[in-house]
Amino acid sequence: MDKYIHQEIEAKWQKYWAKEKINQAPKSPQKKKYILDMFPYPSAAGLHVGHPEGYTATDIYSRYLRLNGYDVLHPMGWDAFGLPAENFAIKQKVHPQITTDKSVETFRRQIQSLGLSYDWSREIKTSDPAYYKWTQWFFLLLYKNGLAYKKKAKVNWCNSCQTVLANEQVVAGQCERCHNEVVQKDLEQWFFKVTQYADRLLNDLDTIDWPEPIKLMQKNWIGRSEGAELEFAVRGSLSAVREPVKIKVFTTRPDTLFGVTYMVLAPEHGLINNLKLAIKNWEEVEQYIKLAQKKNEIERTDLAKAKTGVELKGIRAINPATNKEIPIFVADYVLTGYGTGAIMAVPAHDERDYEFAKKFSLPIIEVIKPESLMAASPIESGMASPGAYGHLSSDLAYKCWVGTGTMINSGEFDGLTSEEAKKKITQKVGGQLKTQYKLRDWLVSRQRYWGAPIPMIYCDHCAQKKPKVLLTHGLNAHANDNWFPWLKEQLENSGYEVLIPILPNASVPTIAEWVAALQSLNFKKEDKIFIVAHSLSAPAVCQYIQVTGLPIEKLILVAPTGPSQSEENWSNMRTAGAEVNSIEAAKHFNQAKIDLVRVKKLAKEIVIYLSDNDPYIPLAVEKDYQPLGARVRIFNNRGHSNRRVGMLSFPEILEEFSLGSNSGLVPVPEKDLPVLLPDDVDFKPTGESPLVNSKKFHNVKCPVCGAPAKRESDTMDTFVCSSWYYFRYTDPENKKEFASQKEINKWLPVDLYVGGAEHAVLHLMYARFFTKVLYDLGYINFAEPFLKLRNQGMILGEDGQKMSKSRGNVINPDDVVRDFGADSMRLYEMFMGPLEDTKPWSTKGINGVRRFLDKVWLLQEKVTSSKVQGDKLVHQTIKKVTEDIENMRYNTAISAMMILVNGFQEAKEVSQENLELFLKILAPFSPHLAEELWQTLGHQKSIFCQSWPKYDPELVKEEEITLVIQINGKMRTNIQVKADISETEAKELVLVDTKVKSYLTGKEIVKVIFVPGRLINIVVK
RNA sequence: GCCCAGGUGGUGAAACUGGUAUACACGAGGGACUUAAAAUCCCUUGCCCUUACGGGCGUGAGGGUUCGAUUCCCUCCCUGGGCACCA
Repeated sequence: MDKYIHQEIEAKWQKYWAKEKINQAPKSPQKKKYILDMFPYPSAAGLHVGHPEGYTATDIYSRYLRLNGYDVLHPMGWDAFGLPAENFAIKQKVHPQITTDKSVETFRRQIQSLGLSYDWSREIKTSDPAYYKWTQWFFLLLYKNGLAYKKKAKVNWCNSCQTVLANEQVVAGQCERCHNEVVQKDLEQWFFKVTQYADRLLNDLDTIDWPEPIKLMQKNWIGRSEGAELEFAVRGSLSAVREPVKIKVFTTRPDTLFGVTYMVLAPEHGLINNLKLAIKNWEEVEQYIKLAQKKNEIERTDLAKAKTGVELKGIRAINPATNKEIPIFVADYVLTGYGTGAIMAVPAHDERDYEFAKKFSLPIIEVIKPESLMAASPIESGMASPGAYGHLSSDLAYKCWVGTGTMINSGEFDGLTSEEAKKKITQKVGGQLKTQYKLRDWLVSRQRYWGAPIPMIYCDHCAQKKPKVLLTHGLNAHANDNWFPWLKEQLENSGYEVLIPILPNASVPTIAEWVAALQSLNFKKEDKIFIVAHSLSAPAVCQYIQVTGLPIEKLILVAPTGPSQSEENWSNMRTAGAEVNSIEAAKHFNQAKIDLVRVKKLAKEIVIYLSDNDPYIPLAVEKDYQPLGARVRIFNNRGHSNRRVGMLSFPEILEEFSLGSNSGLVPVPEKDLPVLLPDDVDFKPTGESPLVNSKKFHNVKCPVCGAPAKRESDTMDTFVCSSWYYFRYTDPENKKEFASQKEINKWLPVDLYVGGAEHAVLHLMYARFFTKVLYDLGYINFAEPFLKLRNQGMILGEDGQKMSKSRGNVINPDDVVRDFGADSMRLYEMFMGPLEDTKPWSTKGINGVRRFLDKVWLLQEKVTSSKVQGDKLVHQTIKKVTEDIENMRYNTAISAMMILVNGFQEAKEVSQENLELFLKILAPFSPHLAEELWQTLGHQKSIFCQSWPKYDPELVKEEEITLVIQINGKMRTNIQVKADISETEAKELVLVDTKVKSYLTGKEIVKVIFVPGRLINIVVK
């Protein structure tokens, strides 16, 4: 027999598996499973021993599933964009693509040397243009659906490095590289609207099988809190201000309103500047604000520092519950980014307010007393004594207390529970119940080279052209009174110029008059024109377009009149109060001759909105407008309304307009994707993205008007690339879509996802966000990407410290594979302990599992064709290993196999049958050795073409058990008995046992407790 | 400060649903083989008392519930992780 030379065996089978393509996912899966690892960032340092831990865990599971007849998709790829490669490029003047590709080669070689069963035909790399084309496509998808927007934002800026820093790169207010002070700078940045999904990202956590701590972290990150929005009137010499001034606050404790003794505005609060003339100590206030803004985030949020602030003298707020005047402060402990940037301060029941009130000697009024008197004891809870309730500003013994209880000092609400009072007090002061989230929108701009370019273009020429929107009303001009003003406001906020003409003789119009009136608006050919034509104005607008030949950007006909209107429709109008001559006029509109084919040519896009319950316009009018080839959308309650029940908003119509349209932002047309990273780039940091330096990249022609324009020079956060990669694996070569619906439906969602807990919020939240967006837009039919998630723990160095070059405790997987073999490495990492635990590496430990594999190797000498004893243990082990794999408790599965092998070793012979059963359960863990021995036993076909063994339930049962005998709960002795022994039989046996007798002499038996199959406990006195 | 996870031999760890605490492995000690070493194999190995038989104590600390607690409850200590003036 040859020696166990792992190098030869492992190379041999890796080659064989690759050649036979046994790991490729089938084209048409019947029973599918998608088993996924978090793809690695291929760093120059090469694979870390932590990587194989998760990879082996999923590999064992994948191989186990395949042996059980599942079709498994188990892919691997590279999260290749990122900062380290770029920083290296700056230092060494080597292009990041070169270093990245080199790292990928190393990673791939190292991963392949571990015998992991990946389907390499589906390998992907995020820095590949064929991949990032679709990352850019996703950006455009979000942009077109109003989920990507640009706005000014504060970023961390290092003046010495001339660049933006990620939050992680700011250490104690300093740049981690040069240790210069980091300042906040306002820059135009792109954001994704994650906040729009806050509630669903929170609620859907209940539907997925993830570790509870991870779910909790996401919950805290989203930070939902229920409360109310309340308004406080401001009083003072407000002659300079026209309208009554109010301060809006968000509070989770409206029940404490009677305890509000002052208010605080954040230094950035807009009201402060507006009230400049009314504030008597303006200089002092201004100085404070300037000081606060000079502080960086770290200083501002340093909890150790004392509270600071300045009162706004000359103005006071009115507590809406008590109608008493209270002072207003500006203080930097109130944040501008959360809630309304202003708070009502309740020093009696909020620790921060309490601290502030103490410092500024403000009154403290207690309004809630704890439910139970026990808790109110001052010693127990630090509470004031019950007798001290009331105005406590002078009571130094009072300690702030946060919690719910019974209302006091709150007028008519006294005696209610604080929970009841929340709603009632909010109602009384006219507040609104509201939900707030801590979650912020995702800032995706990076002023960096090595990332996917953001596919947007800035065109000055387009920016100067404000698109015009013409809103035309129908009969009697109702729309002008109800939903048009709302639409006008919305569109103007988005940069449109909006016109709402009043058309002549609105109650008895003629189409000729209306067309003439529209012509008098003097639109020009070069105008970018949008038209929303409601009801009766639809034919007039069509005729107007036909006659003038104006090109139209978008034509939206809302509930247009048409010849299909029936007598019933007209009589409905009459019932609603329309005059007979008005109806006659309307009928004439339907007889007008319009060349709809010409209108179709002139308008780039045409949409018809109908409602299925419109009393005047039947759905059938759609066919009256058929030549327009319009897109039709059907609603409920969106067609007509009468004077009494006005339709005041029409949110759906906003989807027809893109936001921020006057900024000159032009998305790169899809056909022009990918926007490639340029090669002619100097990486020297200048404060702008290196892409600005590339003339050929930066300067482009506007795809809309052809004028000279500039490309967006920022790239995307790498988390954008990793938010959708699990889709790409299903269809990695697709040139037309990010992945076809057919392939996505074959495999997704992911059944098991394994990776480090460091991605608990960012990656996992963003991936969920992308999936939900795709779901809403109809691309996919599931809303959660990863059904089951498990985290692998960290592997520390042998010294129990985090592995790092500087500590010199790094274990290189290449060395381990060379010295002990991939099978040993895999087995050891699984044997170390539970997958999710943090545990130190031990070279002695890997020696142990190698010894085990050596023993397994030697078993071939003991094989005999005759039946031998030991079947029982084999079947018990199959049961144990099967259950443990299902639960990913690989450490105990391996220990069970060790026990079995120890048993084999003690026996003189091992039957071929039993050895084969064992090899099958060993195979997922140590595939090379199992495969080699399987061949040695005379098999032609791979062990992975076999099926997972079933244990014999009869053989697993024990006939005899050890019955533990306890006296007063202490284990004293035990006896061997048949497994199904009854209580009476057991008692008889136990009470005659000499040892038991010795414990019973002179004692009285109080009772006997019998646990079938386990123990008997005699309680004596 | 708040929220999680965890604390079991010299070490990594095991223990089903409240039922023999320390499986499996490492390390250590002793022995066999060997001229010798390595490798391999066998025995011992939680701590304390005892030559032994046997007994006592033991799952971070203290208390509680229970016939019985590593497991459930309360208080506290320590380690790791997350959040951090979020009203």
